[in-house]
Amino acid sequence: MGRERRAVTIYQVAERAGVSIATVSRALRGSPLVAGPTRQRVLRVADELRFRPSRAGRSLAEGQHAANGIVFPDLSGPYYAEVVLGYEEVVAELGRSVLILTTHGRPHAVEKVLELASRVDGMVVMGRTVGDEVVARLAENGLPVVLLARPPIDPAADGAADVVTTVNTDNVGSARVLTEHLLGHGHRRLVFLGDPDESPDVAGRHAGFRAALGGAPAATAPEPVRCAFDVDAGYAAATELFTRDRPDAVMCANDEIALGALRAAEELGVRVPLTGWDDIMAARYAGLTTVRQPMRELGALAARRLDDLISRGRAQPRHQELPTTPVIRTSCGCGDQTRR
Amino acid sequence: MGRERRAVTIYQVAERAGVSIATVSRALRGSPLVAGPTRQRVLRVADELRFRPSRAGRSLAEGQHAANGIVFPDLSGPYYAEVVLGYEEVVAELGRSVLILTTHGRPHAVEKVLELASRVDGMVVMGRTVGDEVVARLAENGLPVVLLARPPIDPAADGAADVVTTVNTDNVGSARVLTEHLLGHGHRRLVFLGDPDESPDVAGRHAGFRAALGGAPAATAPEPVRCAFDVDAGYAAATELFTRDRPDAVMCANDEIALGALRAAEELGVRVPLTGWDDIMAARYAGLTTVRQPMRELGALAARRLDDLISRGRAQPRHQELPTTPVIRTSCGCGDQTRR
DNA sequence: TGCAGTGATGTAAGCGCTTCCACCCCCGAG
DNA sequence: CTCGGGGGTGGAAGCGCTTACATCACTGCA
Repeated sequence: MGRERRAVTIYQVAERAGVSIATVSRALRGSPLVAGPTRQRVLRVADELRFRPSRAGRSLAEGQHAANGIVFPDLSGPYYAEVVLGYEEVVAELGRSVLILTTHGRPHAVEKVLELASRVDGMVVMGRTVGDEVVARLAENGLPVVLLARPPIDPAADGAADVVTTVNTDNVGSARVLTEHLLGHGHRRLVFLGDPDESPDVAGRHAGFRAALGGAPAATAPEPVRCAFDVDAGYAAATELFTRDRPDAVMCANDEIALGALRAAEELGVRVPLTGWDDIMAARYAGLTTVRQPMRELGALAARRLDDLISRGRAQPRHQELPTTPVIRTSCGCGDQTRR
Repeated sequence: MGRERRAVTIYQVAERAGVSIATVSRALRGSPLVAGPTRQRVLRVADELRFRPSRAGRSLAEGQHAANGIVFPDLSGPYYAEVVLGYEEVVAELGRSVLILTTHGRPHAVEKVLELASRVDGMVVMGRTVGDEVVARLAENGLPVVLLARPPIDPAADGAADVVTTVNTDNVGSARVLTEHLLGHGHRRLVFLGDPDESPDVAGRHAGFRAALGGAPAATAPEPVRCAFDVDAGYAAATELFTRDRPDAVMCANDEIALGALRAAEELGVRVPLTGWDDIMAARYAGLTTVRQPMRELGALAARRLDDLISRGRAQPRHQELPTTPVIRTSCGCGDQTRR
């Protein structure tokens, strides 16, 4: 049987249709310089032969890939998944393919990002993945880059100015609002649970937290208690914290940490008001007060800005910040009436 | 300043190093046919020039992409995200890139899948995305395909036999176990909430459900109540169901549906034992009895089988089924002692 | 001293496509 | 009746790489 079936090329279509490959190419891409009957014939033959143009050939000839990349640290937890989803949707709509790269904190990330760069016309780079020097290098080579959930890179960097753009959510402002909410409950000794050095997002949240505390007279905030992003890390850090100290309230860097802290408090039999961030699905069931971010929109927006960069050479708003909305449930100390 | 920076090619490296492009190519890919000093020089120059080989050129010359694709219906909810994560990890480890394609139930999915096919050396196609005829067409062209969470295609299909493989979890068996658990509680009138026609996974779960009921004398199962996969759909369907009828217990096609049904029961003030599927994070907080699937492993396994297909021409086990584990919490009617 | 063998390098032929440019034919205007 | 012009088509030159094959300079052995 027909094993060893070689892919059909434009040459075979041309031959069978009795025209040159130039004409086939033109007919296929809808050029107006092809006579009606010729076009018909070529199209019919291409269909009969199930011809599909080679992507590599096309990319090489055109000098572009019709593909975009996205680099993120992880996909567990809904945050990144939603962002990627929003991104993919828009990019696909624009007729381009999507390449993904997860760094997992892998050490070889830089090499992989560079490799990715050679396959795409532009890419989105999220926080907690690779350093600014890598981004700068991409920009130097003229590759359009959108930074997502991370601050702009040094604009002094060579030609980076018009080739890298940022999209973020308002971490600082929301953290301030949330902190003020906590202060409004009368809490004064607040601790921040999460590592501001781990990600730009967390850094922003911590900054807003401190800013709000700065405006409150008697409020105090010890050093942040650093911990990783998962439930277990939150549980461990909170257990340690609560046995050593008893803050009035705890602001957690994200929902997973908060969920872990909630469990720690429950097991220790103490009641500590706390808040999360992201509004993951489990947050509702745990009654977690948190902050909802427009994750999907974030991804979609990044895709749009990247498209600006790729096809128009520059992006509309160079830096964009999306608003977030606090979701008040019960974990912050609000009565059960707000639950659900 | 240096705008209009053309990408540096192998020719420039060759020229600057005083050798031919063949030698540069060899040096770069570590061929043993290059003298030590020459190699050093080429490598140094390539580094100075920040040379990165053009992927399109390489792909065209080598006749392969060093990239794999994956097609899935969605990314919201942890299920697909975890699968993709496991997949990406393994594929990246194998030194290949990952292209993703979400169908969203888009009508143009077929065209997009074909387009994807022209960019990869093989791909994973999940359930609920495109029909078997599309898979068959890919197989006909000799493209390695791994079917994930969907049954094998008709093996009679031309040359598909050695080029498509499947990876699944044991839906039927687990559904039977779970159903027997429900029967063990004394429940007799059971209804299945979810649409067996919507996805092969659900079909399997429903089949196991019916099989278990078939072995129980007095048990009855009305027609399944069909509904989509999200919380709201589950809520709506369950509300309708519970006001019209009062089954002894409900088996939901996945956790989201179960979560919606749980809310419906709560709001109606009725107590209906029910179960979910997937063990998403929120399930723990809702006390949902469910089934845990090794999602990440599923993705990883698919990646391995695909690699078998691509580099060895055939996959180890042609069809593979991963075990799942029931997670008994309280929603099924078990006492609170198992809660956590 | 000569020659086969070997290692290092260069030459050039693709890979499959797009597109510039040349070409040809046919039409209408002078 | 001739000739300029334009639409339709083919020829061919790349795009940047890999690799089979040719080439060349040595080495070591007869």
